[in-house]
Amino acid sequence: MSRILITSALPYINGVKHLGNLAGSMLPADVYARFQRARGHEVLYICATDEHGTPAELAAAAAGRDVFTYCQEQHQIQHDVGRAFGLSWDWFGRSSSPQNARLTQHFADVLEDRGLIEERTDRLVYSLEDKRFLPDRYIEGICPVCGYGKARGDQCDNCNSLLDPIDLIEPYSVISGSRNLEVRETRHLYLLQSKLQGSIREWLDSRAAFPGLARSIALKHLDEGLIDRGITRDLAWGVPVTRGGQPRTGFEAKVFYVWFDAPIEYIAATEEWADDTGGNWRSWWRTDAGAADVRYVEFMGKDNVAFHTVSFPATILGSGEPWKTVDLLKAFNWLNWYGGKFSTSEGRGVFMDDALEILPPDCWRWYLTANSPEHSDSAFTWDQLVSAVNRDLADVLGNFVNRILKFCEARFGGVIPAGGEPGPLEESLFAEVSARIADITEQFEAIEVRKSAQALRALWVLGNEYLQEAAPWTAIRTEPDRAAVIVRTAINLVALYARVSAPVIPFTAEAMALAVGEDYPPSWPSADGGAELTRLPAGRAVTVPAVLFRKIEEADVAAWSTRFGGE
RNA sequence: CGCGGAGUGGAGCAGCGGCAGCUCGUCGGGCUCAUAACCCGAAGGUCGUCGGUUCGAAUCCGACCUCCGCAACCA
Repeated sequence: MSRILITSALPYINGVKHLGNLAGSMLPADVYARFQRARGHEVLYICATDEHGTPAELAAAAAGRDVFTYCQEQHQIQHDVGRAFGLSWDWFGRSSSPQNARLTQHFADVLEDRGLIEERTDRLVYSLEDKRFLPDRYIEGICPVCGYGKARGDQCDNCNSLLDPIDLIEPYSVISGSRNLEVRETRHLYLLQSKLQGSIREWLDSRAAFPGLARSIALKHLDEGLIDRGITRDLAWGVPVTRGGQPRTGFEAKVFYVWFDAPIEYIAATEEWADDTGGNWRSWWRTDAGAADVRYVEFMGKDNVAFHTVSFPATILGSGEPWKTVDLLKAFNWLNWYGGKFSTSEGRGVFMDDALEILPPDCWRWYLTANSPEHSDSAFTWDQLVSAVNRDLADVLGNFVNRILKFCEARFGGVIPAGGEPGPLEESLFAEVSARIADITEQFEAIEVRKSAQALRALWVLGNEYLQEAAPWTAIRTEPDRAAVIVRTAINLVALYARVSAPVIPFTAEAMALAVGEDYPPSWPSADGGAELTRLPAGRAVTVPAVLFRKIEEADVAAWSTRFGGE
């Protein structure tokens, strides 16, 4: 048994997340966590809301709330919808926690002690009407390069030039539309990442097992050369800037930049978990306190990779302290919505709360696993969703469970029958099942998301093939013992399906396990098909569960297309 | 030459040096226990284009074309 620490990228506090966020970090992390728990490993799956920054302040104002109350409410909403999706976080924390403030300030102190932080003067755009400095993306104007009228402060969407907001022509505030802007000087702390270039590359070289996407993004930034990065902002909502436990002179109205404190929240959330449960957070994060043998796996969308392969390692390695760093980083591409992107601001796409209104969580979990944007951007379509639910879940898996349990109920009084011995057909099934279990295990272990789903489906199909060939409905008339063997074997298959499917479709797996009198959550099976399919004792009562998966009908798709768009 | 990802039967994908494979869809057959489900079989691809390396290339190299994303101050 080993210890596995799992984190998924922190969802921003601002509103319920869409299916892309779920597919690209929280769901695959959950599947992996459930799999490794079943394998008998000690797993700690940590997530949290990322709560600081300008968007949270503005959203709170728009909602007529103070930012603290707003974040509290939004955190609860995200927590509840995540749980409804079956996300098995051991802790779902908040980056606004006191633990995170303390730890963030600690890292800043240590980094400064080691000469890796210095004060610099920035010239930033201040909006007199909004009474705040404007982040680059909150300033728009005419592009000085191509003349496009709605260039953002950091980049022009028309000509792709990287811009400095000071250079925009006729700039205005995106927040208020005000043109009453001026450039002000303001002091900020900079993390001297340029000094850490060597140690970060050395660290990354020791992580050769990172999948391709994560590695190529990290190497891109290293090859271009790391640049020093401002880690404070002129904002009220965030971790206060301190030095040695006291407010830092000249920084009383400033906070740390969200991207500095957010990754630290992985650690702080573990401390929140420990404070709540009596656990030992240091044993997960400090290599001098037992974390040396922890395997740490991170899940995130591709936009997050640079922060986790460069910025956060700069914080950790720069501290010189014995913190645990990530062993494996699994990155995902985007799930697109009918040609475009899911858009929170434009309300385009399906959001987690909407999703649960129209289908049970397992349907989404299966669809998003089988169609994971794992190796390239992938498109959400209603057609694929229907196919995943109706074909894979309802016809192949659900119908198999239903047909064999109903047969057992009708012909054997709902009791696993005794009698007979496995014959050649069973031996052949055992061998096939052994191979399939081995494959499924291998794919989950390797975090090959799509292949995990394919491997699962291949095992599900075996059940129908077996029944077709064994034909218990014929055997029951002439060879009752033969029918008993077939029914017993097939019901063992149901139990096996519950165990290996649980990481992806936990709710249905539980229904299947209970139907055949098994415990839940299950342990992971051995790769011995013969042993796994002769486990259940004869004489045990089984029940026919309610239909596991209701099929999606054309009228449903029509209604959803109207409601959400697409098609 | 900004950077990265991708171009494989109608759709979605796997394969990444040795007879082109999977799921859906289509067509034909079978079964009748089951959620009008299930099982078997068939048709369908000169693997973006051009050139090169090799006994042999979807797979390696070069050039080009097309699509998607933006990945350090947006979370």
